[in-house]
This record gives sequence, C-alpha cells and structure tokens, in this order.
Amino acid sequence: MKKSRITLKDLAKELNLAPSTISRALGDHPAISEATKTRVKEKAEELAFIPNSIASSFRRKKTRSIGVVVPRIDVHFHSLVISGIEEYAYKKGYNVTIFQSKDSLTREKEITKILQNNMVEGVIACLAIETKRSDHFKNLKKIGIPLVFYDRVPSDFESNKIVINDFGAAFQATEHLINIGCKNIGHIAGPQTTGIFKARLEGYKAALKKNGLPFHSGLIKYANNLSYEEGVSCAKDFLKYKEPLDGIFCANDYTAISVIQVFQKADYKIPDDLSIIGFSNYPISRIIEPNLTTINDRAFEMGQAAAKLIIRQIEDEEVLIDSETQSIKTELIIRESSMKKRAV
Amino acid sequence: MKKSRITLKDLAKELNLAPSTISRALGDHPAISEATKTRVKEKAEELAFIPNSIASSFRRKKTRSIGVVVPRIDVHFHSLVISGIEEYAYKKGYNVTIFQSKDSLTREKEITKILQNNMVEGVIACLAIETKRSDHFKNLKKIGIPLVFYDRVPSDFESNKIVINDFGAAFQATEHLINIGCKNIGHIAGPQTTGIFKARLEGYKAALKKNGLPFHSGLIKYANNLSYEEGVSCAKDFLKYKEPLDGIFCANDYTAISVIQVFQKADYKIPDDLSIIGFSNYPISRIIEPNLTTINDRAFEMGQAAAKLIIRQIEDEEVLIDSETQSIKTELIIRESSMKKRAV
DNA sequence: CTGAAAGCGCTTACAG
DNA sequence: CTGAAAGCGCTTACAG
Repeated sequence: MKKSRITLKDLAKELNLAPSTISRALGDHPAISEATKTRVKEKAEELAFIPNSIASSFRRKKTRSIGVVVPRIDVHFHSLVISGIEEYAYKKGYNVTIFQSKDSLTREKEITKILQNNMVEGVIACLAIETKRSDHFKNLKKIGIPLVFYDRVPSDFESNKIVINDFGAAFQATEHLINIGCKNIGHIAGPQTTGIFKARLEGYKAALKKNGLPFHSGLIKYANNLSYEEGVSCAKDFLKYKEPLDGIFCANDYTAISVIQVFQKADYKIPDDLSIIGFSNYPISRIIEPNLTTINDRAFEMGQAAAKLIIRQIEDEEVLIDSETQSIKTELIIRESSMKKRAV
Repeated sequence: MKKSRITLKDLAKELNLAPSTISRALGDHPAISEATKTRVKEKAEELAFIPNSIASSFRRKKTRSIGVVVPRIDVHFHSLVISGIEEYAYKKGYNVTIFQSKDSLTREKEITKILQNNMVEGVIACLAIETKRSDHFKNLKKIGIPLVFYDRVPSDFESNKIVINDFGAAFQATEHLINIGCKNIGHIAGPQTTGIFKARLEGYKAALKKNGLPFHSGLIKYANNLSYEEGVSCAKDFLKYKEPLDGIFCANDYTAISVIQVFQKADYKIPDDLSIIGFSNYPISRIIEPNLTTINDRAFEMGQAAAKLIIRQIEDEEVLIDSETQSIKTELIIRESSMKKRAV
C-alpha cells in the first residue's frame, strides 16, 4: 500500500547538494544563499517532496502535539473547550490528540500512561468524576510534560489551572434573583464531591446571607449527574415545599429546563410566579420558552486559554512560574425566565 | 525542563544484555526465554523505563495515529462521531488527532497538506460545506494514506464512505406522517448543494408521490444553515401557505423545534393540528414539549464504523477492495409531536 | 555559504 | 536463545 516517498537525501542527490544544505534551505536558514533556497524549493515542489515529520520530531525531540483528556467529547461543554484548544493550537502549528476518560479513573490512568511515551509535549485535562487523587498526573509532571487542567481540577497538588469563578457566578445569579424581588429561592446543586458544584452552592448561600434572606436545607436539592430527569424529580420535590418558591438557581441548564417545564405544568407562570436561572448557556437555553437566564461559562475561551498556557509552557526555556491559575470571566445572560420585576 | 529519560540502551547496560534483546523481551518476542523476559520487565519497571514511541514510530513507519477532519467539533453530530471514533480507536491502540475545517475550503486544504507529513496512518473526514471538488484529498490517497469519509462525502471521486440512507429515512418519516393521516405535508430542506439534504428532499417527494399526495413547490422551504432562526422564518412562511398544513418534515431538529414553537404561538395544537418530524435525534428533541419525533442518525455508530474501516485499511497488507460504502441503519423515533392519529 | 559526520532511540534481518 | 550491525530521515555542531 505505502509507496516509498522522496527524502531529503533524494533531493540532495538530484541537486548535487548535501542533505544538510537541503534541510537548511527548506527551513530558511539565514546562512543559505537565496539562489540555493530558490533552487531547492523549486525542486522540492517539482518532486512533491514532503518532509517526514516523524523523523524531524524524533530528531528534535519535539512533536508539536498536545494531548487532551476529557471525560466525554460529546458533552457540549467539552466539545466547546476542545474547539477552543484546536483553534489556538492550529494557529500555532500544534496538533491536538484527544482521549476520553469516560469519567473512569481506570481509563484515565491508562491514558496518562500512554501520554508518557513522548508523543505529546503537553497535556490539557479535565479530571474524571471518579478521580479523587491525581498521582497518575503527577507522573507526567515528573517526566517534564507540562500540564494544564480546566474545569474539574485537582485539589491534591499544585498545577496550572483554567477555571471560572463558580462561587462568584453563583453569587451573581442568586443576587439577580433577589434583586428582581425573589424571597424564597431554591437551588439544584451538583455532586458536592466536585469543587465547582460545591462553589456554586456556596455562592448561592453567600448571596442569601448577604441579603438577609433565610436559608433552609429544604431549599437545596442534590442531583448527582444534573441530568434532565434528575431535574424533573428535584423540581417535583420543590413543588411540595412548605411555602411556594419564587426563584430557583440551578447548577446547570438541563435541570433549569426541567424546573421550567414541571412548574409550568403545575400552572406556575414563568417568570411571574417563579424566576429560574441555569448555568452554562447551552444552546437549548435560548430556544426553550421562556428563554433561560443563565451563566455564560465561556467554554470556548477556556479552551483557548488552556492551549495558550500549555504552549507557553512548552516553548519557554526558562519557566520561572511553578504553577498558574487563570480565572475566566463569566457573564450573567438575562433572558425571559428572570425578566419580570415583581412587586415587593 | 525536559529531563533526559532512560533508554533501551541504558536498560541493556544495566542488565548486561544487548539492546536488541531488551527490545524483543519487552515486545514478548517468542525467541526470548521467559527468564530473560522477567528480568528485563522487572528492571524496566524499576527504572520506570518508558519506550520512546516516536523513535519506534519512526523506525517502524507506523504511528498508530489517525487524523480526523471535521467541520466543527462543537456541532453535536460531529462530537458524537468523534466520540465513536475515539472509542473504537482507543480499544485498538490508535490515537485520534483532530482538525476543524470550520467549513472553509482553504483551511481544509491546509489540513490535508499537514496530514501528508507521515503523522497519521489514515484519515477520516467530513467535507467542509464550501468543498465542491476534493482534489486535496486525492493527494492523500495518492501517497498511500487510507481515507474514509462520513456524512458529507465527495461526489467527484471513488472513496470509502460511511453514510446513512438519507433518502430512505426521509421517505420513512414522511410516510409516517401520511400514515397518521396528514394530507398537506411541508418540508424544510437544507442546502441542495449538499448531497444528504438533496436526498432528504427526494425522499420526502417520493413518499408523497407513492401515496398519491399532491406536491406543490410552496410546500418546500429552504434553509441554508438549518439554524433555529432560519427555522422560525420558514415556519412563519408556512403559516401563510394557502391552505393549512397538517404535517411538516424538517431536515434537522433545530428547524423542527422552530416549527413547534411558531405554530404553537399561532394557536395550533401539536400534534393534533400539525404533526412535526425532525432529523438527528439531538438531546433537545426529547426535552422540548411536545417531544419531537425524529430520525436517529446514529452518529456515534457512524464514528465507530469509520474507525473500524480505516483501521482495517491501515492494517490489511493486501487490500483487495478499492473502495467501500457502508450505510448505517437509521431509526424513526416516534414521540409526541406525531403521536395522534387523526380522523381520515 | 556549504559539507561531512554523528546521532536521535528504536527495530529487525542476519548470524551464530 | 542472544548479539552485532545497519539504518529509519532528519538536524545540528563543527569545520572550512
């Protein structure tokens, strides 16, 4: 199947030059005369010479390739992050190789093992849900492969991180509900073993406290996967709460949509009777009726920032910074589900 | 930054064996004694030896890596396909490197150029919308890199393809509308320069014809991107059609959801007054109310099939098949938006 | 401005 | 069952 391809040496023979000269001419080395460069490049074009980048990578010990480990590619948030990574990496001449942990610790360990084999110059990762301790990533760091985490980041060792201010975003969302007049505000929370969901819950609580609103544990429902179905069941629980809620802040968009639908069926007017806010700005949030107020978590920008940081780490000879955390600015997108001011 | 790593040679010296023996022991070569294998493997473990896979790739001329070119990673359909590719490739020990054409022909050409440099052993691609002629992919084929297309496949040369039967799926969807009693059935069509959307339109027409329903050009609206917004505008046009429609088959889910919403606002009961079918089974289709009847296009399975086919092509020494087209079975998922039988 | 030479870390055909 | 040797296709320090 494979045809044998033209090499530098072939080109050299053809032109009566040394392979080293060809290599330098093609690489626009300043010491080579313009005349030679032109000759070489024309011949290369003519013979359809394509440099063997594997040989080059091997020789230089640089693959210009970065590895990305995500829980699942088909989760919209991650596909946006990957898109941002690819976008920036492509501009800088880097390849992006993707692995899915499927949220399995075992698989994540396998992947980090594979990634040690010199294939990639840097790794960007979001931890699997199952992952509590991240020693397997420490191994990568130990052999000198730069590492950047995003979203779910390790808490058990210092590393580069791209995050958003989950606490602040949740605080802002909750305070927005308070500002439009909500008094009984519920929260659908994600698994509290994951830092980001813990922070969202804390932000919610802090906003209540700051504004002198009472807090009852019954105002919080926990959803392990924050799935649409779990959202439905949380919303039904909220319906049974001792006094009617007038605001609900949800840790993601899917559960927020469940709340809209369940309360609409119970003859609540949204946003008049109940205001709802989600998190992530999924495409569905601007399609559902009423449109959903939500937090833009800027997944694409997170990906770009991660790529930028990892490439800087790869290319900087002297890295003086041991680790770096970048917090990406979020944005509260106010839509119909929290529009109306209510009488106070 | 980079620490210098242990090599085969280091291991060899340590154990007083030849590098070739180490290489074979680690690779479980049958000629090596069990005793030696054990010694070598233990030492390798002890010194945390990791084979340099770039050196190995270079030597063997095999990278165990496949390139994937998609229009956009963050389009759910493609992220599902990629997920399927990664899933199968991972099991087989292949890496997946991703490129986004952003639906730009120029960028797609750049990418195919990059892919010629020996980095990948095979390429899976979905053509950019802009791409009409695919000579740039022919170059890959010419230098012996196996190629598999999915979804948007080239019409100007023979190649391996993973597709669905768009004609048949559209036919089935339309006939389902007819079977539940619809008489005036509209269609929101995608750009007719793309084969799959043409086939969906043809399938729609064929079903009308077979069942003796009249066809008027006013029953078809064209949407270039099949975006939600375009869907809204098509739906508004349908509202003005000379007689009321009782069924609409849409070339994707987003436009179908627009139709649901626009007609609901015009006081249509769905599905009683109007039945609606989408295409692709996006997550939103089971969340929107009423739930959307749609075609499961099995994107994940397409990805798996593409990966399987490309790996077979890479590994088979003697390829007797010049090109192969696999058609993945689709499924009509009947939900609320087309549930009700109507009086005939 | 150009060339000869060494070598990156593996693998494999050949020899014993 | 093990080893010596050659070589994959580049790049680069050194020499002239």
